[in-house]
Amino acid sequence: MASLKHIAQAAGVSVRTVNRALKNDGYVAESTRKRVLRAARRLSYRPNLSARALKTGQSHEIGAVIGSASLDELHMEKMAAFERTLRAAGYCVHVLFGPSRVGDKAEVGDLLEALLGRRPAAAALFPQSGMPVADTVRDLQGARVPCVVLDPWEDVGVDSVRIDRQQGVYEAVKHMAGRGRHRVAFLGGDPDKACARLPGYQRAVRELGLTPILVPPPGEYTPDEYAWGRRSAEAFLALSPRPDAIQTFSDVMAMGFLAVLHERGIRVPEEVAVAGFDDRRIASFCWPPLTTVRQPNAKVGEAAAEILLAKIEGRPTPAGGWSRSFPTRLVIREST
Amino acid sequence: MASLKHIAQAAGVSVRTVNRALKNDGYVAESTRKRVLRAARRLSYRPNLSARALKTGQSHEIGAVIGSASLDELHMEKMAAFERTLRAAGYCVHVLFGPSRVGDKAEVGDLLEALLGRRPAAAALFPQSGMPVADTVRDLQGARVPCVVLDPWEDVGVDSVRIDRQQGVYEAVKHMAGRGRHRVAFLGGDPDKACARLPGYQRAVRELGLTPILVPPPGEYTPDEYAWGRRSAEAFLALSPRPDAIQTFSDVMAMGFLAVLHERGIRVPEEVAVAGFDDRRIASFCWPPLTTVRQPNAKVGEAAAEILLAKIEGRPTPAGGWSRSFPTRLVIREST
DNA sequence: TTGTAAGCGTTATCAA
DNA sequence: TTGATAACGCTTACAA
Repeated sequence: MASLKHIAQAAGVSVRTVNRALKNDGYVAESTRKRVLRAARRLSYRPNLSARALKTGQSHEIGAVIGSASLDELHMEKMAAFERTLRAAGYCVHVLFGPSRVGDKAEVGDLLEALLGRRPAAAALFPQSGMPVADTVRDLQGARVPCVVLDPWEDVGVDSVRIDRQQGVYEAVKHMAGRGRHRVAFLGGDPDKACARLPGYQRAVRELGLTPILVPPPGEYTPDEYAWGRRSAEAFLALSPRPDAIQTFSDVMAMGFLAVLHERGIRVPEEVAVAGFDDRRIASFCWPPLTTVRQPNAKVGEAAAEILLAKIEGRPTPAGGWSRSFPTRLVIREST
Repeated sequence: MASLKHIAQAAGVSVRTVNRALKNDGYVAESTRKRVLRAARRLSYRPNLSARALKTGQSHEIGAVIGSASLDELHMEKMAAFERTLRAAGYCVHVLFGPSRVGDKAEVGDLLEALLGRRPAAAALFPQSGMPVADTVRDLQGARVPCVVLDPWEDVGVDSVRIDRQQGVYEAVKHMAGRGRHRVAFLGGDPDKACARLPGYQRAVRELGLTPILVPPPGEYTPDEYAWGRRSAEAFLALSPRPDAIQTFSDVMAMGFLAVLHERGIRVPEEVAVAGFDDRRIASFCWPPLTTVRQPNAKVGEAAAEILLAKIEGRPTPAGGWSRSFPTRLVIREST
């Protein structure tokens, strides 16, 4: 492993000069610079980032904690954009997968210890249900690690990048009404996350002069979205008169809903139009291909990265804080 | 940020003694040890890993390169198991997402540079179609970075963890035959990856005394598996007599296949049984829920991590090399 | 335009 | 049982 010292010897100059030549700062004679660069290339020099981090106190490492229930394409697209943006800025992203069992306090502690032990320049949280986001954020801030949360559903009192789901639901409902549906139901899900979607439905229904039809299946909400979608379908089919369209909380829930309709021989979209939310891959692969609302994943990932870079560089906080929100996009397929 | 020096001052001992107490090596008086540990806790000491890496030459960082086309639950389950195993062993995983455009040479170069710049203790490759795995492996080995490839479909001449797909296909075909299907077809995909599945089909068909029916849709293979599944369905339906079952190359391909069957009103599994491969989430969410072959994702991730740990520690290479292969598991649902 | 040298926090050798 | 000290590779204040 070639170090500055080796290059200095090879080029017959001092370490300081090598440093200047490589960093291209200060005065270096053009001839010296050439010589140094040649030596560096010949010895295939690569700076030792541990040494640099030690000296400068900047690890150029960024921790990313991701819930184990979030190993899907939505989060990964965010993560990929996040990582690429930071890599381009000279940072490296250290990923930590959250505890396999939700709410495992000990494992969360270990994870945090592993993260903080690396003295990350910043950290990002990709939350999941049951992840103690607020606690984690507090610990990070206690260690003076700037952080950001991607798409949280509760207010965690920290900078975050959000997705405007209400608008997406609003557009989807309007779209179905525009195709002649007059009884558009809404299938809700996790009550903790309801505020992100329900108001969009309500606004659309109000503007359209329709009657709101909420489909809460009997019983408490359970986190298995597919099963919930199935149970909701039973409740939906029991309604009289039967609605002719439904906006679901998520694509997965729509899958459970669709399954029951298929089993009963109810045609989609002829008898019931179904719209999902998320635009997961299943949405294009299921039958019929699902009209749904696409999340701006890459933008969210990039924005999170940029917020962290700004905080690391100590740029002044903008008036409204760093948080941003991005719009969704309606993707029309064959289920409506 | 407390350092050894701070603790030494607080405890009234030398840096070396603090080091001994914390590492619990060599002779330290019990009373001194207690005092040091107390001081460390009080100052909330955390070792500076950059300094340690600089001194020991061991970064305890592991690079993981993942293709951008692989941002799905299959790869992420592998990645999560990989990361957890390594974290437990004191390593941290640095993830790099491959170029968004396949075959972007410049971007691959940058990526490799970013990776090698961190002097990783080892590296893992999660390949995708079009990723220059062999080249990358060569570069890594040139930099003396031990590496492993997860589930490659070509022989990359380096240690890898593989999945025994043939056995999975074999079992699925036998399962369909066991349910009274006598004309079981096989829907192939990417010819580069065919060898991992086709022989399993051929073996099952031979043992069962059935006639092999290969369904190659007309034209060259194109990487859009869903579209390929659709085109294959057209070819399948043109066969006379029509087969009563099909084993597909992948779940996604099965989705395309199913879509066409649904459009034609052909009942699954009554008229045609369909089996997939991968056990993606779509397999349980589609209609009807898909019989498929589950990959041992977590095991593959763990095994890859353990191979790297063994190589890092310089353990002697076993007789047959480090590579391992894991069996799949047939998951029976309603499509067969 | 170039060089000397201190110091980041850790590890580990050697001496006390 | 403990301590003084050098060294890892880099950055940078200061000197030449």
